[in-house]
Amino acid sequence: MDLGELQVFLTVAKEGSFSRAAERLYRTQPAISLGIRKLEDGLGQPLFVRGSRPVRLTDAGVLLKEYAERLLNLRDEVKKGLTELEGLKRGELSLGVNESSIHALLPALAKFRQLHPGVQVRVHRMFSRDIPHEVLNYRLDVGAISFVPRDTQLQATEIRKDELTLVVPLKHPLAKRREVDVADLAGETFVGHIVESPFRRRVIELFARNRTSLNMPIEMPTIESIKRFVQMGMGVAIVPRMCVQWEIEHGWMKEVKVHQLNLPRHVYLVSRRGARLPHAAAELIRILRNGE
Amino acid sequence: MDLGELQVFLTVAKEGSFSRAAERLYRTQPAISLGIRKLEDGLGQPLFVRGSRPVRLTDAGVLLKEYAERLLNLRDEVKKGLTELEGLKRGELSLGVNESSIHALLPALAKFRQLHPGVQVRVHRMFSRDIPHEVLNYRLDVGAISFVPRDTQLQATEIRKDELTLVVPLKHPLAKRREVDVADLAGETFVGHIVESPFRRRVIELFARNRTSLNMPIEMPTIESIKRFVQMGMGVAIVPRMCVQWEIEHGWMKEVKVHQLNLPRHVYLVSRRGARLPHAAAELIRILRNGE
DNA sequence: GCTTTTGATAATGCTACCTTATACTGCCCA
DNA sequence: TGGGCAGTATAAGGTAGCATTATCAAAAGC
Repeated sequence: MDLGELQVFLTVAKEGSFSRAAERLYRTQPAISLGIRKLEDGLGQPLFVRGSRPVRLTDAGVLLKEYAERLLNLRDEVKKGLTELEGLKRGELSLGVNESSIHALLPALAKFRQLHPGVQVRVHRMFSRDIPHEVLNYRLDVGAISFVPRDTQLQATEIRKDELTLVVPLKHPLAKRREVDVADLAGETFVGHIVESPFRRRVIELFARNRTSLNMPIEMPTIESIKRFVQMGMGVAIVPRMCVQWEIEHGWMKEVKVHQLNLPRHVYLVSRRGARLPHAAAELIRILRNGE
Repeated sequence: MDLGELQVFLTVAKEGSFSRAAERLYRTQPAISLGIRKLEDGLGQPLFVRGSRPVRLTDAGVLLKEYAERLLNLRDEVKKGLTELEGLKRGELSLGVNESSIHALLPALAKFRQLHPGVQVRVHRMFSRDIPHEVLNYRLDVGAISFVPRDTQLQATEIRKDELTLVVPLKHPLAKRREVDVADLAGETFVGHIVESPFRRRVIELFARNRTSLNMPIEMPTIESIKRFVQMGMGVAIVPRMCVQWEIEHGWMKEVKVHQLNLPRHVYLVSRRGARLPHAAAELIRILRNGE
């Protein structure tokens, strides 16, 4: 019993005739006869009462007819579902992001939602160091991190250039300055990020190189809390610019250029190299690359 | 996409390997590769990510897997259903009976219910004259009537011998007699059956032959109502014995033998000649024939 | 009763699928 | 980093099954 035979069976049942079923299926009448015979042999029971017009279903035939319809409908549903998947009318997309890189993704995600509202999008906040692993293990489709992963099975695409920058409260003395020198920051209270990272290390190096003491009496777990602290006038901070773009544009805090501060910090999208990505993931990457 | 291919697909998905799927399906590995390839070509999308161990499903593969399971389960359900039908664990049986012949069927129906409780039995009360037609048109599986139908496409089996008999109320003067003559019935009030039938005609002839007047001032639509009238002492009646067997045995009315009354009236089961009957109908006929 | 319609059967050819044999690819390990 | 291994892809060939044409048999319609 396969779906082809069931299709023949159903057509005969609906047409009430072997010959007419043959016409509708663009085959010859003996092909239909043999097909039905094969089905009947396979099921061990006759399905049609021959010799009456129109041919009539046996009780086994009646039962099979219901199931045949369900089976063929289910087959059509699969095909429809797969076509939808291809056209991104449905599907799933799971992303892993660290705290800062989500900002680089937001415009693309907005665009994606607009283009493909049927796709279920899940953005997981996680630590940068775990993201490559999760991508490799297929728990994430793509990840956004600020370093190029070592693993050769992963590929990384730069999706945003960014850099670290200094932000100060609005009423801070430095807020009036366009540009300052590292040495000018000697007495400042810095709100730091407690997470160990190459950028943290490079900031410390920068101060050391300039023989300026770095006063960082408080370390916070999230950039969100660092920003809040700065806004509250509790100190200044060096953070990725894209994390504070919104606040700066709205005049909620002030960015001050530091002469020696040149720490680019790009965002990369990582995905499995070579592997065929889910349609939705491929589409997101396309949107990010095209910048539309 | 047919069920065989889906079976291969599901096995690969579950085993996570083409080679192992081949073993489980008792085929060679290339057969599996080609089968999957054919599926993928048919659907227009890859289903597996090769080159990773275990092989991994694409998003299309994930979608197909769910449907494949449903489809194969549905196929198994059909087979189970057909087997049950064959074993009469399920099925349907529709009977047409006239008012009197239901009595001939009751024991067999009781037996049938006992043997095959899963079968849905429907007994339709209808006029004898319509039953052959309904059987021919497949609206009934079998019918019970008291004449052999003319149509050669129908076959009839005698399932019960019966005859017409006289019943009288318990307190009726005739109730004490074992046997009476037609002439003894001259003054009696007869409760008749209003339905035109050969038996009604033959009763009238019997009285005419014996030059006895038949006094039938009331004609009822059902035998049930005739019996009730007789029990109420409103008159006597000539009815099929099997319709009053129960009442006679329980002493609710009295049967009196009439010397000249010899009107056999057998019950026949009619069904479509040659046509394969539904399993349940064939089984009922078997029970009736064997008398078990 | 004859024609027409319809399904079954037989013979034949082709296609599709399975097998064996072999090549390729990624992964592990020295 | 290159060789071995496990696993999949590819190629070639054989066979079974399915479709076709041709014909028969039976039932329905005139």
